[in-house]
Parts: sequence; structure tokens; C-alpha cells
Amino acid sequence: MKIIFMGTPDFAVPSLEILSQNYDVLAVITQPDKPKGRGKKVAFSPIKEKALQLGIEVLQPARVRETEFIEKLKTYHADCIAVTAFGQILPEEILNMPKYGCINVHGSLLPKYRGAAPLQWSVINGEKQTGVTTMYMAKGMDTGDMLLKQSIDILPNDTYGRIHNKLSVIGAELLLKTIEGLQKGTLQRIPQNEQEASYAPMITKQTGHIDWSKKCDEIICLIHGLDPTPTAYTMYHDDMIKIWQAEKIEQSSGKIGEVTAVNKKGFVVTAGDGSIVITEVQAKGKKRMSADAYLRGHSIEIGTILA
RNA sequence: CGCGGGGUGGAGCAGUUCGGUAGCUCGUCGGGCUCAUAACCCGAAGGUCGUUAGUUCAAAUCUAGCCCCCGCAA
Repeated sequence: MKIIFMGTPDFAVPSLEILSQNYDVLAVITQPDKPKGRGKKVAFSPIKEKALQLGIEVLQPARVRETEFIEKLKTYHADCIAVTAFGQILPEEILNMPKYGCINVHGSLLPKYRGAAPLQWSVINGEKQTGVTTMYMAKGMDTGDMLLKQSIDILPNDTYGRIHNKLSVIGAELLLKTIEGLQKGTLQRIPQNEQEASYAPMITKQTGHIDWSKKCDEIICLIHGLDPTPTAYTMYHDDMIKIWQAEKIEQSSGKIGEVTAVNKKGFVVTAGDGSIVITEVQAKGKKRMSADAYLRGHSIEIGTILA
């Protein structure tokens, strides 16, 4: 089985690793290098780093739909194209190219959470379960027929980061199983039930802006779902302050977003249906620290309204 | 050369503008008070002030370079 792999972020790295250990990976397609981070330094995608380390050829087309790239892709005569979080839409010409098709690893239990950020939204929405699904790629966004599915529980304190790490590994294993199954012809195509489909849009900084009028549980899920990035935040006076950890507590409440008490655990804020104690924060320019530590060098007046 | 904040005892901060005895809150250790305590009181230990060089009688503080951390933007 000759495979071409497409992927970009960390999530895809285990997939590439496991394929390269079991099959002949002809080439790796990933997004072009871009200036990133503080300086303006050009950074390779995690997949490019891994591919270089494995000694696999790397292609970085700005647009995969360009004929020049498609022609190039044909020359590999791959049996299968495996895609994990690549970041570009594949044109039909590519989808129809390999004998065994284009297989995608998606971080949700399809048809729920189609789209860009299934892991985050699963946690933000307080789902009890999530998982990965492998499927044949189709024209629509994550609408193709499904092949294998593996679910995991989302535990009360699970964060996006934790789920990400678990699912990237599970996804890789499932991808391997899927390709083995394709080879043996033991898999069945399972069409997605459109009625149950939902969409998980891209996460932006704005997504993390805490709305204190929401319920405690919703706010805490938001914090978990955006940990470690981009992180939920609130406005304290005119500054953004990231919220890393918070707990629901029994406490008399005040106005929405009002800091009603400050104690050793952190600061107590009034939410829509109760109070939350913020226990770990990060002010701009600072590292994340316990609210207790923050309070030692800064002061927060009781009655301050967070927004 | 994208914009910006910061590196001071174990933690978080002040002090740097206008160089000259290392400060605050907390933690730690010892003692006291108390039925008791995360409370209170007394005492102690612990810092080459990121690093290198320079200016100076004197540098955490001024100058130049370097290392590291972080926020924004991408």
C-alpha cells in the first residue's frame, strides 16, 4: 500500500508516524511555511518537522487545486491518500485519484461536530462523549461516508488539550485500522444521517470572551474547551485577563460579573445561576499563576465588575 | 528588523524617572496565645537584584551587548 499523507498541525503527527511505520508513505503534503510567533520567524508545520525527521518528501502547495500540483500528485500513483487536519479543501479530481480513495480522520463522532473545531466545541458544549471517525472524503465539509468510529468519555476536568492528545493518538490508531480494513475489504461505508448533523465552526479569540450571565457550568466548560489555546478570558478594567481554572461554588451572589469576595482560593465572581471562584489566571505579559499568587502582588477590589 | 510587558530571597509584587543602608504581601523554620485554627502575636533563616562589559567614590537603579519568559498581532 503506497500512501500519500496530508496534514498540518500537531493533531496529525501521530497519524503520520503510525502510517510511516506500517506503510510506504510516498510524500507528505502540508501547508506552506508561514511567518509565525513573536519575531516574524518562518515556522514549519509540525507535520513538516516530522516528515523531515522521517526523511519523507514534503510538498507545500499554496492551493492543492492548482493543476500543477494535481499533475505532480498523479505521478506518485498512490493507492490511498490519508488526511488528518490538513486545512485545505480537496477538489474532486484529487478525491477520485487514488484506488482506495481519500480517507479522513475527523475529531468527532460524526455526523455531529463537522467542521474546523470539533474537539473544542465538544468540550465547550459539555458533551459527555466524543471520539474520532474515519471516513471517505466527499465534496461537502466532513460529509463523506463513515468507516470506523471510536469514542471516549469526556471527564469532568478534561480540557481541549487533554482531549486533543488522546484523540490524536486514537485517531492515528483508527486510521491504521481503517487502511488495513480497506485493504482486506472488510469495511462498510456508513452514510451519515443528515438529521443528526451539526457544525463546529472555527474558534476565534472572541470565542473565549466569557459571558458572565451564562450558567456556571457553561462558563467552566468554555474555560476547559479553550485550554490551552486560545484560553477563555474576561476584561478586568481595560485589560484582558485569561482564566485558566475556575470552580463552581456555593456563595451568595451579586451583580453579573461582580467580584463578591476574595479569598485564599481566588476571587469569587457572580455568574448567571450562581458563583464561580477563579483559581488560576494570567494577566497580559505574565505567566499563568494561581489566583492566590496573583493576589499577593496585585489587588482586586470587591465590587469590581468583570466583563 | 511586526507591536508591547517582564526577569529583585521559595511564590507574587514595589523600588529604577531624580544612582548611595534590599522593601511589601505570602510561604518556610522556631516560639507564644488559644478548646482550636487557614486566625492573631513575637522572632529567625533565605537575595552575587537574568547575564556580560562599561561609566562612577558608589549601580537593582545610568550606557551597550547577550540570554530567557510572557501578552498582542500574524
